[in-house]
Amino acid sequence: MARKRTLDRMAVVAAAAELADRDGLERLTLAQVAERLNVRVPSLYNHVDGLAGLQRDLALAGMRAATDTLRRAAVGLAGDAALFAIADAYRTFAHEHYGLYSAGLRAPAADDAELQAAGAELIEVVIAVLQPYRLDEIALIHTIRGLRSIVHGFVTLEAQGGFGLPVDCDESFRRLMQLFVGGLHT
Amino acid sequence: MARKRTLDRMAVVAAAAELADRDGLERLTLAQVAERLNVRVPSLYNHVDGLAGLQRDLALAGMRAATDTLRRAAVGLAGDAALFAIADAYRTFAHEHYGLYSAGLRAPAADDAELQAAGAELIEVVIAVLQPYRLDEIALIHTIRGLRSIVHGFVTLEAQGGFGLPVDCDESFRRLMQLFVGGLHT
DNA sequence: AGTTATAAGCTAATTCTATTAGTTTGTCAA
DNA sequence: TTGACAAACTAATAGAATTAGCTTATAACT
Repeated sequence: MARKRTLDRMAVVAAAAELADRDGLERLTLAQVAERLNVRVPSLYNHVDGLAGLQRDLALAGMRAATDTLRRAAVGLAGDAALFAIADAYRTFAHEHYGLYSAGLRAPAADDAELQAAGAELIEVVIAVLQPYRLDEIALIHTIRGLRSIVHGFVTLEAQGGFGLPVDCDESFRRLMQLFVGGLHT
Repeated sequence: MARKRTLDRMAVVAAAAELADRDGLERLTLAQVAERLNVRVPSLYNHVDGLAGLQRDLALAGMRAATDTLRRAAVGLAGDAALFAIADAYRTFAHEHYGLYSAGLRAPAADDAELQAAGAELIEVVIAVLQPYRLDEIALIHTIRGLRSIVHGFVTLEAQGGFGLPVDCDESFRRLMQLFVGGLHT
């Protein structure tokens, strides 16, 4: 058996991300990751702190990828257009990387500064997009909570097959966002 | 070793529901359920079809309990008041029975008529409450999707500690629902 | 270049989980 | 009272995570 050094943390996380996106985060096992990397399960522990640690690393990767996606989507746009753009980008990201997306949802541990910072950075993007609406500090928080609820709720229900009827989901999402943005102007 | 007959399906599901509410659905194990019922794990199989079957039964129980809660909340109310009432009731239910609530989320299997019927019944309540708004068939579907997204998104983010800042969550929810209902009138 | 310390990957063993097979025995109905 | 059924059991299997400890490739330092 060859014992060449082939792994590093990034390779492990990348393999796990693929599997989680394909089969769902809850189905992710170290055994699968190891098999995909042609390695024995205990070898993973040299790069990742067990299954829980791997999930945390996935969460970080997910947060950062989502943040990057949102930033790119908002570039060059402002106001309602920017808001619609980041909402669409978020939804698309969740569809294409549902495993990473799911990993990013669990609240970070209180002592996990890195993960908390990544979360804060994502919120920063939203705050920037909401700038033109000139909300006071409290209203801003309520608004962000509302926006997150809408987008997260829609995306997860959609991904779990909650919208069974043959009616266009894109249209549903557009109307919901329209409603939200409309309310923002009053 | 006493071998009295003590179990039935309801007892197993009830014990599982308590554990899932307390520790989270993903932490639920047959071992825990068996221990709580003073029984060996394989005995559970006489009443429940393994872990997957138990989760399905939990989903059914969760759906029915949620439906019941919403019906009670809407009784005697109409229009906006009824809409706010069922939204609040749904949120409260999710807080108090997060395990059951989580179980009810996964889309039912295509051949599981009982579970699908329970889901349809829940939707029926929402449809009834939306009656006064006189939406056409398509608009009704978009509206239900929006409402579910809002409430589900808010509730899950809240339950997972996604709203860290010290700002009143009740107020956030009220504003969001206000925005939704406002949009419904235009 | 040769040597050595480190760490990567391995095997082996433990524990916890779900699941199935097959046995025993309490319970209910004839 | 008895006999069939079903409930609860024991035992065994399989797959997952994790830890301990061994071997050896690799890279750093003479």
